Amino acid sequence: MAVATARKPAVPTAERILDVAERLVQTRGFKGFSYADVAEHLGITKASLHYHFPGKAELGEALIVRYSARFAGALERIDAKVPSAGAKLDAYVELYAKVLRARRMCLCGILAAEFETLPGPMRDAVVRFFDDNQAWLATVLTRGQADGVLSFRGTAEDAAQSLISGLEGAMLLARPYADPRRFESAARRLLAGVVADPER
Amino acid sequence: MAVATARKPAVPTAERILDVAERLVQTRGFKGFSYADVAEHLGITKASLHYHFPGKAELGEALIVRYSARFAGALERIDAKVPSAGAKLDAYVELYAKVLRARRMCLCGILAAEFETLPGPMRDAVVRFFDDNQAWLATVLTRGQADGVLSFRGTAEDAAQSLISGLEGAMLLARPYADPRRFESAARRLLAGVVADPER
DNA sequence: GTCTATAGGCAGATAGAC
DNA sequence: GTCTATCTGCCTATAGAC
Repeated sequence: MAVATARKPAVPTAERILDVAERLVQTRGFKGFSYADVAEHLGITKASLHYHFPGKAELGEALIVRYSARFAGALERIDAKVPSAGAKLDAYVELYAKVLRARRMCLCGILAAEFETLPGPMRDAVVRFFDDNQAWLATVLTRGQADGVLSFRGTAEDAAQSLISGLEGAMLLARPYADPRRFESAARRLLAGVVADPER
Repeated sequence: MAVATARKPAVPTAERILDVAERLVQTRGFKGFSYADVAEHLGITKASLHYHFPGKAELGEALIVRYSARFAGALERIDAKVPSAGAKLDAYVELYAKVLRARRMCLCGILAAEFETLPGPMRDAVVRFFDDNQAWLATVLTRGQADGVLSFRGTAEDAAQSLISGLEGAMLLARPYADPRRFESAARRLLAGVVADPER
């Protein structure tokens, strides 16, 4: 129970570290930020960071785990609130668009580009993120197809993969052009590719 | 005219440096390789590299310029040899597939992920690469549409952007899974999205 | 939990001999 | 053109006081 005089720091240090590191990775990549960067932004020392996360590899893994959990939560909320398959896909795309509007790349998308240089545990966590997304999308696509509101060729898993890679690619290229419309335009086209044609 | 006894080194040192650096960037990213890496692979010293390319920024720019020129040459050859718009698109996708089969990412795709940390001249060169690709694709799409073999909604420029980002995203995600089929499957779906439906 | 201080390594880069 | 030698800076990481 919350007491009136209770005052824990609004956000624990470990979380604040993750917040700053997450932003830096999403904008500059995993090799593009340092403990010194994070420390400076938080007004603490590098040594303190090592207390919360022993090494950069552990910090990186924690970033992906938290990001994936937050994403999974968002997908659950979509499932709970949005009934139709088409609207679920719209909401899914909006998750990406929101990241891009913050001028960030998808965390796991940018880490996919650096995949070769990542520590093993980080690699595994990145792949899990995409597997989870694919599974969720495949379910939505399958139900949408059964309901007749969605239409696509091949397996739902296949179509889900294409959607994810299409969205990640659209984010990747939107940033150099600093133009979110580049993403939105590509996203609309991707969605149009799985929506059942009403003229048929 | 070539003389029988003439023997320049088969490949000039600067080219060999670019060859090694290109492979390293395409697999590990621009921040993922060092002058020491390149020097070791070539059996020369770091200092020698600085003779050919004063700094990493100049080396990086030279990489993109050469890569773009080679790509432009490939597009010219496609234009010269391949008549139909559909086959041109197939040949275009094959350019990407070939890179991926060498277990590399598109040079400018991986640099797009690192865009924020790149020197200005490298950024400009990356954007030019994508602009050139978009222009070529838009021309192919426009002619294909006029000929009735291709069909897509919106502008050709828009569709070209979507194709490029779709292909880049498919490469990006194929590598963590070490599975070229992931790329091929997504590429087929992208092409199917612009091919005129014969049933219409 | 946070600090100061520092270790140890590797990065990009330069000077100057050959 | 290539070398040796060296510089400077930043990186990750640790020891140990408070």
